[in-house]
Formats: sequence, structure tokens, C-alpha cells
Amino acid sequence: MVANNKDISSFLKTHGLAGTIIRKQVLSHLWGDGVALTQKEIEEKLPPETDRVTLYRTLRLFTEKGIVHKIVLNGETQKFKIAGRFRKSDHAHFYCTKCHKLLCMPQLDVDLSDLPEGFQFSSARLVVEGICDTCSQKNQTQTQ
Amino acid sequence: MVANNKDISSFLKTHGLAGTIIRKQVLSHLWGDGVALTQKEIEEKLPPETDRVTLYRTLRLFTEKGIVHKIVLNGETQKFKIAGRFRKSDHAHFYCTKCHKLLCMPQLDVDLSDLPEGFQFSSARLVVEGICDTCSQKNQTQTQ
DNA sequence: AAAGCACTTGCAACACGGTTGCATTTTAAT
DNA sequence: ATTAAAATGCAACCGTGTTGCAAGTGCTTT
Ligand SMILES: [Mn+2]
Ligand SMILES: [Mn+2]
Ligand SMILES: [Zn+2]
Ligand SMILES: [Zn+2]
Repeated sequence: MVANNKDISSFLKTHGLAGTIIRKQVLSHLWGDGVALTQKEIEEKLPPETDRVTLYRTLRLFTEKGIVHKIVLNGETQKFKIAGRFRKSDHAHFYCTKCHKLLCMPQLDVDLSDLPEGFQFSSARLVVEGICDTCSQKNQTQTQ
Repeated sequence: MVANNKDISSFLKTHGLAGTIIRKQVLSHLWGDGVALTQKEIEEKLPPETDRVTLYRTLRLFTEKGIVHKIVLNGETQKFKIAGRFRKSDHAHFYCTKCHKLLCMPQLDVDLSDLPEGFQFSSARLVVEGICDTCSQKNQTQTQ
């Protein structure tokens, strides 16, 4: 629970959604910059009596409304993340393998100069893995 | 059935695998440059009485042995493709949305010049979508 | 504050692909 | 042809996605 209830309630109202218990709970866990969670990870943070269908429907609703983005990490795992200022999730992301934050990086793209003659570029889903600035910093401080 | 049985049988022998019916059938459908198929697509090309578990185990075996690569297209669909000269599938691929061929493009990569200060790059699974050279050619000829 | 209605939830149930154990069949080596 | 090892077919189980519907809740209006 990172954000206070007032924030989350008004957030839901802004997006024309009823402020139900589970919706507030889910949002509270996704609140914060770079926070991205698996459906299972969210499920584990919720009270154990939570119905899995309701969680499923909640995440589907959020995704449809564009409130959260569903981002594929590596084919197996997909993470949910509050959309923030971006309408669509069609931009690149950076996934930190240390702190597991997922950060939007719309400036990143594929180097098309190496695309062979005759090939036409259309799109590329892009998730870059590595270590974020904060974690690099920490690591440097420790090893010094 | 693109390749002849001799080729496929020796291919299996080379990789230390028994030349069973279903293995030959699966390989024959994956034979050819750029051919990449979904498990379901393969299943539909096989005789209808084929057991789905056996197909599953066949593809898992091929993947484990490195004979075929399992490549995630867009989070939902993953395609199987004969590995060819590459040991691992950790290089970029180009997916043609017209002819649905999947081509290895190890020369493609992410433009890292835009990676912000302090971020360390580690890896990026990369599938570029677009139109391949052959399909571009055809399209040009038609519209002329 | 209470009522009414639309929306949401909880539950049971089904779909479907992955996965396993095991008895039977097939392959490859002798 | 014999034989041992490997592969297959089948039944069955699991987890996740998905739906229908009855019961419950949130929100607006009075
Ligand atoms: Mn984003
Ligand atoms: Mn490849
Ligand atoms: Zn980090
Ligand atoms: Zn093409």
C-alpha cells in the first residue's frame, strides 16, 4: 500500500470506474514509478480469500480502459504496470534484473541502419534488460 | 513435405535422435528457409490421429537439443523454426507479415546511444516486424 | 438516511494447453 | 531375429483463462 486511499479513489472516479475494494487494493500495489507485477505476484499480495476470477476481470478492465499496460517480458512472463502518461504501451521498456522495475523508455529503438536492402520496417516490440541507474549506483558504492 | 526422407533421416541421426515417424513428419513441415510454425499450425498439418502429447514432446525435445528454436512473436504466439547455423536463438529475427516467414537477422540490434546515463545494457529479445525483400518486390511489380 | 438500479462480485463450471505416469509399441544395435 | 532402450498412446491431472448467473455492493437520487 504505497498511495493513500483518497488518491486511488479519485483516480478510479476520474476514469469512470466504481471504487470497489479489490480495485483499490490492486491499484495500491501497482502504485509507484517503475512498479510492474505479474498477475500471480498481485494475487499473492492480496488477501488470500480474494477470488481469482475477480482479479482477472479487474486486470482485464484496467487494461481495456488503458489504465494499466500489459507488457510481455520474455514470452513467459507478462507484467502489469500503471500506464502513466503514455496512452499505448507500444514504446520500449527497460527491465532492471536487480530491482525488477520496469521503466518506459520511448527514446529507445532498433538500429535500422543494418536492415538489409528491400526489407521494410513496420514495428518492433522492445524490452531491454539490464541494470537501472539506481541499482548501478548502489553496486558501485558497495564495491568501493 | 519439402525435403526428402533421406535428408531428414540423416539429419535426425546426426543429432543422435531416433528416426521415428512423427519426428520426420514434423521436421518435413519445418524444412525450408524462413519457415516458422505455431504448434497448432504443425498439428493441423499432421495426420488427424496424431497424439497431441507426442507432438508436444517432440517439439520439446527438438528445442532442448537446439534443433529448433522457439521464438516469441508478440507475447501471444510463439513459433518453431529450424535452428540452422545458429546455436542459440538469442539474436534478432525479422517477421514478414505478408508471407509469415521468420528470418534470422543477427546483425540487427537496439540503438544504445539513447540509453540514459547510469543504465547498463544486458540483453534484448528482438523481433522486428515488416515486409521482407521478396514480398516488397512482388508488391512493387503488381502496382506498376 | 433510505431506496433503487446498475454494476460488481463470488461461485460453479467449462475450455484448453501443458504435463506426467505407465503400459505398450517401435527403433536401433547385436 | 533377438533384445534392450527409447518412443508412443492413453488416461488423467493441473493451472489459467473464460463464461453465466445469482447474490451483493457502490453510487445516485430522493
Ligand atoms: Mn510504458
Ligand atoms: Mn534464428
Ligand atoms: Zn534496478
Ligand atoms: Zn515476406
